[in-house]
Formats: sequence, structure tokens, C-alpha cells
Amino acid sequence: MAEGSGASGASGESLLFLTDEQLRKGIEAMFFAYRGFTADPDRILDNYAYGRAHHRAIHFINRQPGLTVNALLSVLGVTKQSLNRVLRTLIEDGLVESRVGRKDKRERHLHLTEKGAALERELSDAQRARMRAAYRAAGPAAVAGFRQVLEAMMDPEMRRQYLALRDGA
Amino acid sequence: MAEGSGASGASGESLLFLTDEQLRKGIEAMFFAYRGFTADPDRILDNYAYGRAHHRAIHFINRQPGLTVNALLSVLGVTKQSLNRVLRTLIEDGLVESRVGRKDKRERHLHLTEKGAALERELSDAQRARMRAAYRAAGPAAVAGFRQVLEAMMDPEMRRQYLALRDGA
DNA sequence: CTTGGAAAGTCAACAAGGCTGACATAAAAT
DNA sequence: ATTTTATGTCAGCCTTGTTGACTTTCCAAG
Repeated sequence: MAEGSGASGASGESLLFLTDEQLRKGIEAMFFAYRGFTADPDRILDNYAYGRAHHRAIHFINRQPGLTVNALLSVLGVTKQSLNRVLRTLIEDGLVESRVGRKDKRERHLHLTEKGAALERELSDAQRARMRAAYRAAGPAAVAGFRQVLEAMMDPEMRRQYLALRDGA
Repeated sequence: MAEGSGASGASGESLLFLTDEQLRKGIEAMFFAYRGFTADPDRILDNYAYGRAHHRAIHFINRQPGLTVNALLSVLGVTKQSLNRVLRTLIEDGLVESRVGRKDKRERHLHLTEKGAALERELSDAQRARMRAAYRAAGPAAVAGFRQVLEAMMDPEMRRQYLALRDGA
């Protein structure tokens, strides 16, 4: 409704990709694709009585071994109480190890145990398999565009985190 | 770990975009981007004491006015009990109207009221604004690739739904 | 016309995973 | 010595998902 669907005041360029119709397709594509994106890990997690929250924690601990609770908290964007519940079960179950900081003994540095790394592998193998199939089907140029749009869609703070992670660990 | 990060047995082509490293970047991009994708509507919904589930229902009712409860159920992929709770509040609050089917009186056809349409507009305006900014920043070629990869990532059943929705309502 | 089954709605109970607020402890920093 | 920081924990709440059982309505096939 906002501004019709033609090239509303197009400045000479082809701005047809910015019509409400095109944007709507993108929105719905995000919705349905995200379901696919999480479907395989969700199925695996069911077998272990874990949920998506555990997956996210495991992913980022694997990604940056030894990161502190605070760092994990800010990547995940949840409260410490919420994370703690998840983290506690992972530690109790022997998937994650919490080591007291050497320099600063208040900090806890998180690491995956072999058992945790095994689950991480199982989860990310499944997720990568789907991503690989999608990438292969779409081709390298599409993949570049895919990443560009996603990066532009992030909140600045999230983009900062993502880029720091993307380049150098 | 699965297969190294080089061009493992690359068949002559440039398959560098399929390395585990590239796939991992895509996975994390999806994670962070989805947060941005839902952030604006979530903020708006807070003002009304509604949640993401209400947004999804409103979106698809607006998209296909008169669709039945069953049809909505299968698009959303939740149980009728779960949807019913959300739908009931939307009807009670006068955002959604449930009309008994003319042909088949068991079916309920869902429509947005003017009030419902107003909220839908507020939500989708915000979501489109972010998507528009991202599209504009990335450019038309990137957008095409974005959609291709997302479509390839969906479960076949979801893709069917998405494509049916994408072309002709 | 009767009946089987589909569409819809509802009740109850439960779980995951968000949230807030309050409080405890240890260690670093001032 | 005091304050601040990092972490953990308890209690309670909310949303949104689940399963299972049951009812009502009503189309359609026999």
C-alpha cells in the first residue's frame, strides 16, 4: 500500500526489484527458508532431549573455544538466566567444560568436551549438508548475493559480531 | 571436519564457494540476519501484547483473505490447538473475522477487519522498510541470488507452498 | 435417511525457552 | 576498604509449541 507497485519515481535505473511485491516475496522466502534451515538440527536435537538453545550455545562455543560466558551472552542476545539454564545442562551432561580464567579468575572459559564436539559435528554436518545443496543448486554468483543481502539485513550490532566472527576467529 | 577446506577434488570448476568455511559463514549469516528480520515487528508487537505467532497469522490471513483454518494451519506448520489460542485472541480483539463457509458450513474463512489490516500494515511496513534497505544496499543481482539460495534451502513441501503463494495468490 | 468421517473448536496438562527481579559469591579494580 | 564486575542461582511469569481426549457441526456416500 505504501507506494504502489510501479517504479515509483524510478531515477532512470531499474528499481523493479524494490516493489512491495518483490519485498513481500523476500519476506516470505526468509520465513520458509528459516524453517528449512533449522529443520535438520531440530530433528537431531530431539533424540538428545535438547533444543535450539542448546544448539546455538554449542555452535558458538565450538566456534570460539574458551570464550567467556559474557561473550557468549552477547553473541546469543539472551539473558544470563536463560543461557545459564541451557549451559548448566550441557555441563552436567559433560558436553561443555567450564574452566576458571587464568588471568581473571572471575571469568569462566567455555570449551566443548569430546562428547560435545561430537554432537556439534553431527549438528553442523546436517546443517552444512542442506546449505551445500542449496549453494550448489544456486551457484556461486547467487551465493555471493545471498550473503550480501543477509549482511545488509542485520542490525548494526549483530553485523559487527558477524563480521568479527567471519574474518579471523 | 567432514572434507577439509580446500577444493576437495574440485572437478575443474571453481567450487571454492562450497568449502566448509563458506558454508559456515552462510549459516551464521542466516542466524544473525533472521534476528534482524524479526526485530522490528517484535518491537511493534510488544506494544499490543501480541507475539510472533500473531504476526504470522495476520500476515497469511492478509495474504489470502478468506482462507480456511486448515489452510492456515498447514502454511504455519503448527497444531490447531496452538493456532486456535492465537486466533481466538485475534478474533476477540476484533482484528480477525471468522466467517462460516457458504458452501461448506464447517469451514471458517478468515478475514482481517479494518483494525486487523491496520496492524498488518504497521508490521509489514516496518519489515518491508528493512528489507528494502537491504535490497537497495545489495543491488538487484544480489537480490536475485538471495532468493535463489533461500528457495533452494526450503523443504520441498514448504517450497511448494511458497511457490504457490509467490505466483498468483 | 442414516451414518461415517472431515472440519473445527475446546479443555487440560505439559515443556522449552524467553523474561524480570532479587540475591550470593568471588575476585578484580579503585 | 570499598566498589564494581563476572558469574551463578532461586522464584515466578509469559508465549508458544506439544499431545490426548472429547464435542459439535455438517458434507457426502451408502
